[in-house]
Amino acid sequence: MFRLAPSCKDRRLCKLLPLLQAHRPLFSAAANSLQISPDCLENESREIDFDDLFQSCTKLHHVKRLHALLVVSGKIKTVFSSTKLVNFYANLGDLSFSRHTFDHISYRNVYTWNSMISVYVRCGRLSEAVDCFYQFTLTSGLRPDFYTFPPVLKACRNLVDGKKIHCSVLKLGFEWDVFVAASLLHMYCRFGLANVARKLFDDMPVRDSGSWNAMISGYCQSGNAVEALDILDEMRLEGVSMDPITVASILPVCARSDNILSGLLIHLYIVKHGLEFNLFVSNNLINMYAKFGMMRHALRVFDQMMERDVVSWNSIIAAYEQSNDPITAHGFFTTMQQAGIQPDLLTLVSLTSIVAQLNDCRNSRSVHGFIMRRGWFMEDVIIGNAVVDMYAKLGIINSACAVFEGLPVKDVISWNTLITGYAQNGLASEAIEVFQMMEECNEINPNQGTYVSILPAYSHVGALRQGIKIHARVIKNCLCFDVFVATCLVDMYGKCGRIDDAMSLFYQVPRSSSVPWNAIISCHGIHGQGDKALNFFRQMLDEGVRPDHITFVSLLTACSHSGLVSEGQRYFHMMQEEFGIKPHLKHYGCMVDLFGRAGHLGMAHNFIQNMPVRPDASIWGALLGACRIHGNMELGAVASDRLFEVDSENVGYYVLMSNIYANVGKWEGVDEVRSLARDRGLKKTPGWSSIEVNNKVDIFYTGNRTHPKYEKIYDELRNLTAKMKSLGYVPDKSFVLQDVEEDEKEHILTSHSERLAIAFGIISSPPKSPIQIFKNLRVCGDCHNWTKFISQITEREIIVRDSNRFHHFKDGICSCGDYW
DNA sequence: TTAGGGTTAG
Repeated sequence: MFRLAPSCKDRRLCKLLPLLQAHRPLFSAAANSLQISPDCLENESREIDFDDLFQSCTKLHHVKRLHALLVVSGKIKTVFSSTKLVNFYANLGDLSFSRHTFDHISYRNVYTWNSMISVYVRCGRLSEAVDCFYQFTLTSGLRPDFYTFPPVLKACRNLVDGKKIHCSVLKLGFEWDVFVAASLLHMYCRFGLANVARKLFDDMPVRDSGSWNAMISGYCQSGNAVEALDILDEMRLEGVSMDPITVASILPVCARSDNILSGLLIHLYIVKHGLEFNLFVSNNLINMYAKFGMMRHALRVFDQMMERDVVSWNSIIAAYEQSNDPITAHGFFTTMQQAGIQPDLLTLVSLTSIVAQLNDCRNSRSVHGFIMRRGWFMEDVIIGNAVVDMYAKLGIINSACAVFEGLPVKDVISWNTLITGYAQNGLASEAIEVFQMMEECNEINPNQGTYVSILPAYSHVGALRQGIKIHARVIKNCLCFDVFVATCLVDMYGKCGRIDDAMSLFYQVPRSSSVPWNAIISCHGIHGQGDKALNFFRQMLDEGVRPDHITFVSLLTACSHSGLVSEGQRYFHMMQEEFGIKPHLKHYGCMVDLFGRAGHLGMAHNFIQNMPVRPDASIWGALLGACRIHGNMELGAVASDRLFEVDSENVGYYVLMSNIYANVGKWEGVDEVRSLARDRGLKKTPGWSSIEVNNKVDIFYTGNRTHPKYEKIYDELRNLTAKMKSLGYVPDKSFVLQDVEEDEKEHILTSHSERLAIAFGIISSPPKSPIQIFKNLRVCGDCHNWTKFISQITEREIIVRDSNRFHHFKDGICSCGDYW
């Protein structure tokens, strides 16, 4: 039931009373709910203004009631009133009732058809609009007029339709109507035929500002920023001044092409000509300043607006969300609601990202529910993708996958988002599986984003051959010079041990941003080539590239892996003092690792205690790792106590601490930690190593005896061990962390998974060819030493990548100088 | 009575 508070509405509705009286039996319920008092009945005049009546209805069910009354009273017979209803229903959001009304109009004229077409366009149902146009021309026997073409040209989604409709325009002689011509220009620009549009434009006998605007926005929408700015200059040279629509078309071009100067000049023009009070203009200014990162300017425009719509709010929310200020963004969202503005689909797209940035798992469910209740998943794939991304970023990967599976339409971005989600949650094999599914479904063409999402997954598992295949596809698709794809390739070659390939690719890509530099620095860092990493950093500064926070993570990691303690400290200060970068937890973690690895455990602990932010698990984990390397049981216990509180589910920390105890023979400590892990339902991650031979990846678990060639592998191992003992190899049994007899200890060392993989590589590949293996955990000290001997005996280069770094063995030496 | 050219996004 609804109330009609304003008296003018009462008066208008009272005009309906004769009808209500006539059909009281049928419409008494309606009359009651209209709350019309009996007094009104007496004073009713007979004139009824349908237009005013419908205008007074702000709710769909008001219109439906009036419609029913009019039908029954026989007043709705004219085409005019019926067509009006087609528009009213659409404006009130009931497209299906609009179509239903249209279908029941027995006699339709051009106005009826035009209305139905433009209704479809207004509701974004573009293919239906074009279909309706064809139905109109083929079945109605009527001729379209010049009102018909602008909406249908706007609705064309391919050039074939566009050209057909252009033929109709020519046949009927409407090509120089300024409205029709503007639509044609825009259509041709959108489909990349700017030359056709330009020819039409030059031939036009009369042009208005709309014609220029159509060319400018057409260029913008096809991504031709330079042409758009050129034609703007031409327009101004001809003395045509910019109107609000010109400005609203050109500001996004400045934003996208990062043309700050033009943007500022246009803002001056806007102020000078009093255009800043136009809603579209202000909204565009907010968006442009946000893209330039000029948040104070964006905020000033927003604050000075006389009226704001949902786009204004979305723009300011997205501006803060994208400048990584989710708290302010969320504040604007709250204020928007207080101002009574209903959020739309795009507000929720920003909100998903805000929730992810705030790491707010609880609210992620509410946001998801809100979107579901409005049925927005059916409306646009973008919102589904945003929700998948939100869950993936929160680490709730199962929910991300469930939402992905339920999406009514999946585009390439949906797939990319899920692949990235798995890869960033450390689930590289799942990411690869999703990529394979995408390839098998044969409906989606991978794009730049796909390569950027799958390459890190290949890097993670060391799948060099798969990575090379992607490289070939990247070349075929001309994406070699895309800085993000190229950087992923540099990273992939680096992480798969092909540092030379990484280098040669690095020199081919554009290097004006920090992104490729970060990759090449990190690549040398994990290979223990700290000096080279530092050289790249200096070269980067010489070339005028500004480092960012990731550069310093790569640089500090490089220092820590190469024992460059004082250099690391210097860069940590340089980052803050010269580049004004506030250290993140990641940087603090690198510093703890830097001190810890070098054996300065006290300094590392002291550093943690003086940190201005609360240390998380990664910080204590770095300290515990260092305690394991240097056998410091006391400090290890301090670190592990903290870890078992803050990240009690991570089994790796229990294993590290029990290893520290085992290493000094403190077996009761080992038992204590193990039972703690067992009580919490945690299981030790089994160690495994993989090797790619003849395009096939073989995986070996420690002590594995199920491989078809296991007998030959163990024969080879015995053979090799005998040879290396004669060269001076003595097994270091302190790396056996079980409390077993001495004889058993040597056997345990021999069956470590990396040795099985290396032995398999030796018997399966030509003599002296290089071997590369990947291990999921860290390589132990005895295996490290053992592999040095193997590289000498077999004259092979052996590359071992473990969960921490690379070990390059050649001629009995490791390139890391045994510092790891 | 119906029409062009304009903004936000994963």
